[in-house]
Amino acid sequence: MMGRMPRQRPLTPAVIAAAALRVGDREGDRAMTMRRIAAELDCDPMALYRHFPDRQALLDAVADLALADAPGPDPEADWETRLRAVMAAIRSAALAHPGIAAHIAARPPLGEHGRRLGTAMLAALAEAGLSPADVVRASQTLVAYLAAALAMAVRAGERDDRWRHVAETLAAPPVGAAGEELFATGSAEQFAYGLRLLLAGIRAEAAGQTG
Amino acid sequence: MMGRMPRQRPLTPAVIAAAALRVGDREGDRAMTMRRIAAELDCDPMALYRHFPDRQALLDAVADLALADAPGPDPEADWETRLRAVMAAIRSAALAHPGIAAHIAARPPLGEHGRRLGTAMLAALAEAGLSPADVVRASQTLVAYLAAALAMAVRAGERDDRWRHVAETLAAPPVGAAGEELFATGSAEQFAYGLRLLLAGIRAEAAGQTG
DNA sequence: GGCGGAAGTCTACGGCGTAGACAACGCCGT
DNA sequence: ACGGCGTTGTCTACGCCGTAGACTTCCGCC
Repeated sequence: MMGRMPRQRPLTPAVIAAAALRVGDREGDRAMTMRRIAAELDCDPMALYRHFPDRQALLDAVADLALADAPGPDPEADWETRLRAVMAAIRSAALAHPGIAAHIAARPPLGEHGRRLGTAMLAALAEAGLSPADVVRASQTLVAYLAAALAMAVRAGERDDRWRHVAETLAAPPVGAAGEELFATGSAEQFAYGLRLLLAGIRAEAAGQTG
Repeated sequence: MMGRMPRQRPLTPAVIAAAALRVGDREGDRAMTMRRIAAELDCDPMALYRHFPDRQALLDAVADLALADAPGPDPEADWETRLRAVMAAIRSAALAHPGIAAHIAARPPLGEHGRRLGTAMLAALAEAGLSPADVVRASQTLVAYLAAALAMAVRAGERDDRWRHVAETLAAPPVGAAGEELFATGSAEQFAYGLRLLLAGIRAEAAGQTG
C-alpha cells in the first residue's frame, strides 16, 4: 500500500550491521535471521536487500564490525610479542560477540579490520625471518588455529555436554585421570598452549632458514 | 492411508547413514536434508526419526561412518610418525567425503572411529614425553588445527573466489608478490607445513619437560 | 513541472526440521 | 488360533527460513 516512511535513521549498511550485531549478542547466532534483524530495525526484511546482496554478505559486515574492537599490535614490540597480541586481540574481539564468532571463524577476513589485522600478522612473520612463501603458509596456519579455537570456544559457551564425554573417554585410558577441569576446550589457557606450540615451531623454522 | 510397506532392506541406522553419505558425496552438504535422504531411501522423512533423535545425530553417524576408512597408525613406528599418520588418515578420510567433512570438523569425535583415532593420538603424545596435562592440551590443539584445515579445504573445493582476494590483498604489501599459487588454502602442502610447525613445538615442549 | 532512480513495502514461493496422530506389521503368551 | 501390543513407517501440518518480483513512494535534478 504505502511506499516508504520517513526514517529517523536512514538505514545504511553500518546501521544494519550494528543492529544485527545487537541481535546476535542478545539472542545468539541462530536469531540473526533477516526477519529478526529487520524487526530490530522496525523495517521490512526485504529492505535489507537494498544494502546487501544476500544474508552472507550482511553477516560478513557484522563480522568485520565485531573485529573493529581489536587493536593492532604495538609497532615497537618484537615480532613474537606482536604476533601474540594480534592473535589475542582477534580472539577476544570475536569472543566478545559470541553470536558472530562462529561466522568470523568460518569466513576469510575480507573486511577493513580483518585485513588490517591480517597484514599486521604477515609483517610480524616476515620480521621473524621466514621466507616469503613460509610467511604465507605460517599465517594460514595461525588463522586456521585461531578459527578452530574460536569455533570451539563458542561451542563450549553453548555448554555442549557432549564435549565432556570426549574429555572422559579420551583422557582416561592412556593418560590416566588428566582431570576434567583441564578439558575446558576453548579456554584461554588451552588457546595459549596451542599458540606456544606454534610459536616454537615458527622460531625453529626461522632458525633453520637463517642458520 | 497405509501404514508400512514390506521393505527389502529394513532401514537401520547404518543403512540410513550410508544413504546420507551417498547423498552428501553426490550433491554436497546442503543436500543432506531429511527429505532428500528419505528420498534416497524411498521412504518418508519422518521414518528417519525412528532411528535418530534429530538431524544432528544422523549427521554425527554419517561423520563417524566417513572416518571408518581412516586406518590407525602402525604401532611399531615412533610417536612422531604415528602422529603424522593419524592426522593424515583423518584428513584424507574426511576429504574423501567433502559433503560431510565440514560436519566432521565441527563436531567432537564421539563415534566409534573418532574415539579410536583420538586415543591413538593421545598415546603418541604421551610417548613423546609430554606431561599428562600437556598431552590433553596438545591433542586439543592438533584436533583444532585439523578441523580448521578440513573446513578450509572444503571451502577451497567450493571454489570460493573470495579467498582469492585474500590472497592478493594480504600477500601483496609486506610480502611482495608471494604468488597466488602459494595460496592454495586447504592444500596438502599447506596442511603439512602447519603440522610441521606443531610437531616442532611439541618436540620443543617435550625437551623442556624432560631436560 | 516532471521524471528517473533509489529506497522500502508487500506478497508469495519453495524449502526446511520436526511434532503429533495414525496405520500396518511381527511377535508374544495364552 | 487369536487377541493385544510394541515397533516401524506414513501422513498432515506448523512455524520458520531466504529471497524473487512487482509495486509504491520519495528525493534530487534538469
